Amino acid sequence: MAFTAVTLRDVAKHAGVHPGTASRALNSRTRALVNEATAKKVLEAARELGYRPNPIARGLKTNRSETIGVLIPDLTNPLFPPIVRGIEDRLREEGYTALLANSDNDPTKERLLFETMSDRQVEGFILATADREDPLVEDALAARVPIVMVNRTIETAIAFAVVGRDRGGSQLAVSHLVGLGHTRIGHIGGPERFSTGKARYEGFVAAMEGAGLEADRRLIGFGEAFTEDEGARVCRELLAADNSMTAIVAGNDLLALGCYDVFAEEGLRCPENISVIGYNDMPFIDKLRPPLSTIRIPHYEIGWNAADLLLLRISDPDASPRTVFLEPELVVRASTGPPPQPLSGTARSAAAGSAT
Amino acid sequence: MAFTAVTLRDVAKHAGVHPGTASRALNSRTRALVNEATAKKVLEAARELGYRPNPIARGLKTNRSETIGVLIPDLTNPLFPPIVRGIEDRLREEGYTALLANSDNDPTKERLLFETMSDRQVEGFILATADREDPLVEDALAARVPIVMVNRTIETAIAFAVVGRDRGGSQLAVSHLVGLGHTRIGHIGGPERFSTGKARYEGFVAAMEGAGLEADRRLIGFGEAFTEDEGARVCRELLAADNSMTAIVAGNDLLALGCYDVFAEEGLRCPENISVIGYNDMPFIDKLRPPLSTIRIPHYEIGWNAADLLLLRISDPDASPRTVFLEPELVVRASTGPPPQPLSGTARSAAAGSAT
DNA sequence: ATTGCGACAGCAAACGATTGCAGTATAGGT
DNA sequence: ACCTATACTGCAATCGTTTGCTGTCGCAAT
Repeated sequence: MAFTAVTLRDVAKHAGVHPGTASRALNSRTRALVNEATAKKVLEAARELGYRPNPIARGLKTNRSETIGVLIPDLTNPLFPPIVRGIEDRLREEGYTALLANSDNDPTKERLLFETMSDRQVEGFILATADREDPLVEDALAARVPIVMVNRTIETAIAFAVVGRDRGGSQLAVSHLVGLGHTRIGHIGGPERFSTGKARYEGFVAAMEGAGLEADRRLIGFGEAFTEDEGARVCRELLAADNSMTAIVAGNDLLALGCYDVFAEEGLRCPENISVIGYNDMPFIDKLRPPLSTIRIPHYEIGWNAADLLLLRISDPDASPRTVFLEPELVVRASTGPPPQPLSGTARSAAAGSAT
Repeated sequence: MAFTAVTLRDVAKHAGVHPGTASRALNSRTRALVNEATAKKVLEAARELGYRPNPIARGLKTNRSETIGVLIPDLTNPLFPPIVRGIEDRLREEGYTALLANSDNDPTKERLLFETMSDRQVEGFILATADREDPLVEDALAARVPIVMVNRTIETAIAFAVVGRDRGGSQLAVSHLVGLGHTRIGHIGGPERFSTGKARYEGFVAAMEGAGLEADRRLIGFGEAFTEDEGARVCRELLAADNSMTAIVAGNDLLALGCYDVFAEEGLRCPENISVIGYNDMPFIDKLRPPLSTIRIPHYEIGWNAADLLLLRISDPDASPRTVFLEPELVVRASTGPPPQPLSGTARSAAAGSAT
């Protein structure tokens, strides 16, 4: 196992040429500058000695590191692994590797990580951490550091980003519910400071209006985070505010999961008494009781495309910023069904009655 | 935002000293070599200019990169994110960062990644990819490259590793089932080429014998991978081989999930007709239908300790290899219950009968 | 025969730090 | 007053590559 200790000098010596020449021969971009025969000789020597260039040394001279920084809120959130996987796969195709770190949505930590990575000469960043207004992103943009955002994006500037078409996704969810016969539909939105939270909310409102339905403010709430707990909290509020609601579109799957908990508390059966649809289609969400209807986002592709875009941006500093939208897809499972018939006493009203 | 371009020379000049002196002043290990007053001056200058050392340049000279390589089979497997998180958290405490890559359990790819990372001067590796006999690990050991294994370990050498106490975990599972009254207990093991697969299997056999029960070979099968599909396949085999089985201990949660699918096919109710217990307690497994009983491994801690150990190994090349075992914990949920009463016709035998 | 040019290849200076060695100045001992 | 030990600090090499510049050689054109 060649844990390389063979340097460029070694192969140069072995090939009987100057290290500079060897360098040029080895680098495809400069190979033309050296005689074909000598180039062959060098390549041969390199192969023979098992030469592998030292990227650190190269980086020192060239300011390139062939690594890029990936900042995500929390790897432990099932949303991110596929994205990271996509990033990594695309990156490796070009010989790049990823430096990964978790920010826990803490701006201070985020900035620190960003700087640490900058120090390490990463050539660019993929950020899954952007707020709609995000000073870090703006600073990076101003400094012309290559970045592309994934999943979320900013609104205060135009930049590279790869995101799902969130408004469209909400519309999918609403149409599905409307098609089932629901009219009193609530929304549990994610934090409005994230583009995902806001866009899905806006999509919800637009779709409701498009369907000639009222987007009742009392039936709309926002979680302070994309968590199960927040989903439960808001769900309770919505239920308390108006008992005519028969369906909920949640800003993401975790929020929807919180609804499940509340339904259980309240003795509500899903989907018989109330429907809920999530967003993301995270792994294993199909195994739940009941399997969650949701909007699928192509996470792996998001990651892959983000890396692709970043690579482009790195090789062409003048590439014009673009945000690519990936299409969401409706996944119907068992958490959504027709609304309860109001005529006969439903379990819902029975449950409400028994609570009185 | 200081995207550092200020070098050691700059701060030296600003402080009116030689770069060498500045270097010594800045480095806590060598600070004693320089006059306290000048040191202060240098520190001051550095702070003022916002100096941040260039780790690449440093690394070139010192052969240290403050980064370590993390090789996992597939980040998308929910087992790994918490481990990686633990690794990263511990690493960052010491200013290290992690280079992450997925091997997909492909030895060729694994080796390639290993070499790429070596080239990048990583100071050590954390491997979640070890087979019980693993040439890559052996080579690395022979070359005295610092490595520590997580989750799985090798058997052909003694090395640093952090794993769950797998045999003990299986015993927990078996005791639980025996306590419930089961006697005909089957086992769906993971691949025997992984230490986890083997140890859990051995723990199963030992526990059965310890309980005075027969570990019937017909009730034992092995998946070729830790996947739901393999779980289903083996589950079908076991069911076909002997219809007296009332409980299954699965080598991991995914394998157990496969059982769920087969139960559904066969019209078996869990836990009324048959119990199953998983291993790992992966995220969201508690949301399943029914919530899966399982053995919890402290994944985050495994990662954290692995990083800790690696850091130790790096700072002290003569540290003696050790494998630290973390204790598993029984998590009882709803997939395990008492065995069906053989007296009255159970759904199980009814189902079997109707199939005849 | 001289000049000019093209094609290589070598030289050496970077890149930004670290570090062994040597030099200088001060203090302290006799 | 001289010598030596001590305490710094500066010098310069070095880590492994890359790359602008210079030099050499052969060949063709005049």
